[in-house]
Amino acid sequence: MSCNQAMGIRVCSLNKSRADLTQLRPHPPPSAALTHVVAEQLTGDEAAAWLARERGGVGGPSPHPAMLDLSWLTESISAGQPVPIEPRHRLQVTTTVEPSLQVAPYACQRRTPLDHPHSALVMALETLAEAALFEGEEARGLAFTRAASVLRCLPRALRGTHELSGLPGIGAHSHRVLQEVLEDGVCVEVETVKQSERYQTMKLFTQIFGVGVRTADRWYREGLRSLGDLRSHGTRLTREQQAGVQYFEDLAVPVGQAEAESLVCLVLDATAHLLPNASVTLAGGFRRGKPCGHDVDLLLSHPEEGREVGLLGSLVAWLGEQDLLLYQHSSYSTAAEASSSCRALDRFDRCFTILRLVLPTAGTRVRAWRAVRLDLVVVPHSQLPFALLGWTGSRHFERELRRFARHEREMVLNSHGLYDMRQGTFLLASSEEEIFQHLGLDYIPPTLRNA
DNA sequence: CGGCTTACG
DNA sequence: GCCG
DNA sequence: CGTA
Repeated sequence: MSCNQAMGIRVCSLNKSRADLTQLRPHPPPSAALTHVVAEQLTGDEAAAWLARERGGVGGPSPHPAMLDLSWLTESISAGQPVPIEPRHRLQVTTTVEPSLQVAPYACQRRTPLDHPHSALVMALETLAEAALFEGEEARGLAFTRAASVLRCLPRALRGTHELSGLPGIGAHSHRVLQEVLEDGVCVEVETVKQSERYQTMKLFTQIFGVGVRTADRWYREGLRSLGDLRSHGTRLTREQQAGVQYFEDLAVPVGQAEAESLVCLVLDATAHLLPNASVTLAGGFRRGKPCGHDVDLLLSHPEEGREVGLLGSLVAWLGEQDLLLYQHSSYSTAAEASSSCRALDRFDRCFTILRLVLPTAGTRVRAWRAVRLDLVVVPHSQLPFALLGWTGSRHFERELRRFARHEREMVLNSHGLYDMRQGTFLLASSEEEIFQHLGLDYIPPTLRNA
């Protein structure tokens, strides 16, 4: 493999000197600006298969590079500059799959918008994913999640089950489910799951803030079935779960964009006094363009590295003094305690809270406020792009990014940085775009990360 | 047949 | 459950 | 164990 860059073009040449195609890995990764692929000892189909793996298929975000044989390169070298591409230079590629149905294997290689034409199919597969997780079968759950995510990125509606062949992540089981939904409108297995007491109860319990699959399962085995059971049977609850049960109805109401904005303003207002020039960035689903969400994620930082330390403690203390803090993890929750010993929170860089959101004053209401979930994350300026990438999601997009980094690039990605295991160094970035470049991925904007 | 994101509270 |  |  060799890559060279000249006059706005970028050429990548492939040969089979190593055993197999999967070993053909550029070092460093190819940039998104790859314009020409020259195959040396490969057939056109082999080169196309490599490109599909590397770049995310023909359905990837950027224009396809030209697929050429060695004659173009030798002629260009003789000429001292790239020669115009003629038909005789092009590789013979027997393309059988229509471009709009070609899908890259990793979700982070794909553009996944919020809206798509397969909501019924996606819902069916995601129900099975959820049900698998409820039974402790995380890997099966992941497989159904991957299958659903593939359908989310298809730009047009499937015309039949024959078009499923070739899509990654969709095997025999998912195929059967999709076939039933396409032909009958429903899938028996999915409907059975949805009807079951087990699924309904696990869904209810795991929706409670502070309750995961393991706790929900334990309660189910103890015979508990409803919120009333939890409230009346004297079930032992953590502080977190007490808050989750107490505010369950409020937290079940989706947070709207206007409410998210008002929380940004609230936090911005507070930080302006606590730490001038601090930044507040809306992340999570709202940054991906979702009209509503179950919580609001905010990143806090400051342009001068180090000035952000202690901000989480003072902000939480301020929220407490304003009597806006209904729950926070740290046990010091009274205003006096928080303001005096906010040192306890200084060691933390994340805080999952429940806030009293004051509602617009429209006439006489029973209450003038509503409980909402707010996640606060304090980030050193140098890590901000990594935190932004990590906290924008979706959850599945994050998993796929990190899996891609490790297995395709020998790098480790988290919300603090990107480690190159080959070089033994941390790669710097001043924007999300630069992180995608480090990973050799086409940039996917936040609104297309709804995998 | 092994692997399935990677942290923090 | 699906992939490599 | 929980959270993202």
